[in-house]
Amino acid sequence: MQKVTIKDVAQVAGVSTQTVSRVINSRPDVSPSTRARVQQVIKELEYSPNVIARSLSRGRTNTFGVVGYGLNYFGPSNILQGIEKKSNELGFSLILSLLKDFDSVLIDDILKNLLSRQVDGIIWAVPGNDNLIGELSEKFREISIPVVYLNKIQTQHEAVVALDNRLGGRIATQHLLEEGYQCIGIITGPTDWWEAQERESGWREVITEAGLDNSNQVIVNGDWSAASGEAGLHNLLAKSPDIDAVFISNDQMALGALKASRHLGINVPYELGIVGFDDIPEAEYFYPPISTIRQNAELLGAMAVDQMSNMIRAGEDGRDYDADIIWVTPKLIIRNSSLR
Amino acid sequence: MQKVTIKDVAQVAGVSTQTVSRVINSRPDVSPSTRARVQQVIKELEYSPNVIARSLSRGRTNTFGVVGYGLNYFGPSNILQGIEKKSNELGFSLILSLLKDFDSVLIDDILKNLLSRQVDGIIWAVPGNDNLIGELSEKFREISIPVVYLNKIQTQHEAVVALDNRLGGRIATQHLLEEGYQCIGIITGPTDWWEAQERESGWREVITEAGLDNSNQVIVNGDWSAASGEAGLHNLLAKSPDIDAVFISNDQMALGALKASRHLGINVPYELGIVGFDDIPEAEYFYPPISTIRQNAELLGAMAVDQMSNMIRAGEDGRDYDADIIWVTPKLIIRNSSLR
DNA sequence: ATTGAAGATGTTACCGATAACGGGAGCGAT
DNA sequence: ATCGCTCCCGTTATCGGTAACATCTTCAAT
Repeated sequence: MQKVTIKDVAQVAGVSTQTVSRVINSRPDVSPSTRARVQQVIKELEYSPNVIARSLSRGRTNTFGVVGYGLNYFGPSNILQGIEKKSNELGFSLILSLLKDFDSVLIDDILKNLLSRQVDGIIWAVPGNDNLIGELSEKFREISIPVVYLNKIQTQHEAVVALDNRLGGRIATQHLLEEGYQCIGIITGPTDWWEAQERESGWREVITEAGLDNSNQVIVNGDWSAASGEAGLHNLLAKSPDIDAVFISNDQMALGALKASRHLGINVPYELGIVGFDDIPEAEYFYPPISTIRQNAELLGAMAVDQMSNMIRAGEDGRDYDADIIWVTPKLIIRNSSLR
Repeated sequence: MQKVTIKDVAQVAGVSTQTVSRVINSRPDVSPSTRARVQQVIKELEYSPNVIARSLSRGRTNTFGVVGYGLNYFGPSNILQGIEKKSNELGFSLILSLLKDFDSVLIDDILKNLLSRQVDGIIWAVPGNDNLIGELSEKFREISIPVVYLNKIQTQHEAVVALDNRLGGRIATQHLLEEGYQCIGIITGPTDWWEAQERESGWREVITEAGLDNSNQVIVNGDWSAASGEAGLHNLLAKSPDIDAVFISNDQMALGALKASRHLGINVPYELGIVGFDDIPEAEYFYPPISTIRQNAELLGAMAVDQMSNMIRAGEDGRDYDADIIWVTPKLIIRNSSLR
């Protein structure tokens, strides 16, 4: 246990606890000599304030609750890293909870726990999912602390930080078009994921603008896994043999599709152009290296924390903060899989 | 803020706060009728205890501090998932801190923060690194709460949960031997990483037992990255052209090596056998799919929590817990890259 | 000399819970 | 009837800080 308390310091320094408290919090109204003496004692006793006690009396914990999902994926784990780094810089600690599925009972438990731990704000770093979206806003309605969401559709006037997935889908598809591919299909993510929907929308917009086929004939749904990408490409080509390019909603599925194309004896990029999404570190080493849409996941996390911090400050000052959605722009990375 | 406190409940129910406290903590000495009434009020007011206040008075926070590193890698992020899941089951929350490098000042800050937040224990989920190992035990010596380490060499009598990396290296190499490869090199991880050292030791043991060449001629050091694996294989073959198999210390580097072998026109597995380490989800989809050593990272995390929980319980009962190292066994996954 | 403001410090109450202790009611045993 | 035990519940102190207010100097301004 942590033995030395503010009382010990006060006693040794011959002052009141309040004065010690003032020194700790570097408030102005302490004489230089007293301050120095107290600081000396603090150092000698190796005193460090009990944050729990401070939280109780201040009514602020300097803690964010972070709810995450799918840390084994590249995006989410990097977002978390971004969140942690920025929070740390701003002096906040993180209480981490992970969702294993989209079970609503569990979510209630998590939120209740975070609230009873008096976190100053909640960062909802769970990918947008249709099964969640409805009840989510309901659950959060009564929560009186700031909440920032990551990569979620903005239904109310919430604070959201999101990658512009639609734009990502657009530039991926645009690129394939510019490279001269004529019939561009898509392997999507799970249809109930917002990110998958948006990426598909981007693709659809460009395809439609170009007057190409955007029917279900050229669309296949995956589940983010490489296996589904492999199966997906087989299905896609079975449905539409004249497809000469695919926009694939993430790099893992693209990897699966590469395997399928090898199996089918289809040359990438000459017979089939491929663009993935995420730019996982391995993407550069696939065979062939794949073009993809890079998302700066760390930045996403950092911006979420920034926004949270603004909301908290606003709340303290009694101002109100007009939360809104902030878009992060993805970037096209061109490698061999789309260059013929 | 959370408005309703134990006092509100007490007042509405017409009892003392102590009685409410008894109900909350389901202690026996409350009459059934009173208990029911209090519970009713709790439900009506949607009361939920302030965990911060409880922590202060109980002297226990039901919180673990977790120090992690490299979440963008497969192993660490899965370990964290295992830790979170198990902790959650046991009713503990997690305060997460991430190391960005092995800077010792930062580590001090992190530990100080965790301690001042009165965590009940610290899980050190940072890969073992020679630069750390010395001062680490020094830093932790004075810490009076339980600490469990993951994947670290056991220098004192600490509680450690570790993958048997040496065994992993052994079975990988053994497998290559059994497949008839004659000259087996290695691409190691960074030499100051414990895991890299252990994997190399396993390889060395088997190679030596078989009477094969274990000199520096067949050893190249990588840094875990695919790029270093690619460069590594080039170097290795330049040094020892007659190498016909490589044990590569992780799958990313193996991926890089696959690229190099394609570049050199070397057929894997016929001319060159490859076994990686980790079994990242993509490994199955590499070209060719690689044999690798699977580590159950989630289990590692869960076992760390288990051990932590045991230590805490022991501490409460005044017993002392003889901490020791617990080994988790890796498993060989055979795919095409090592089958000729 | 008086007033007032600023500076430096201490006192008291309180944050929301729990531990420790106290005490009344009910009841069987002596 | 008294003792002693169990059951049930309340009172008080405390956890380690901080906010709010009070007090006492000191010193410049009137």
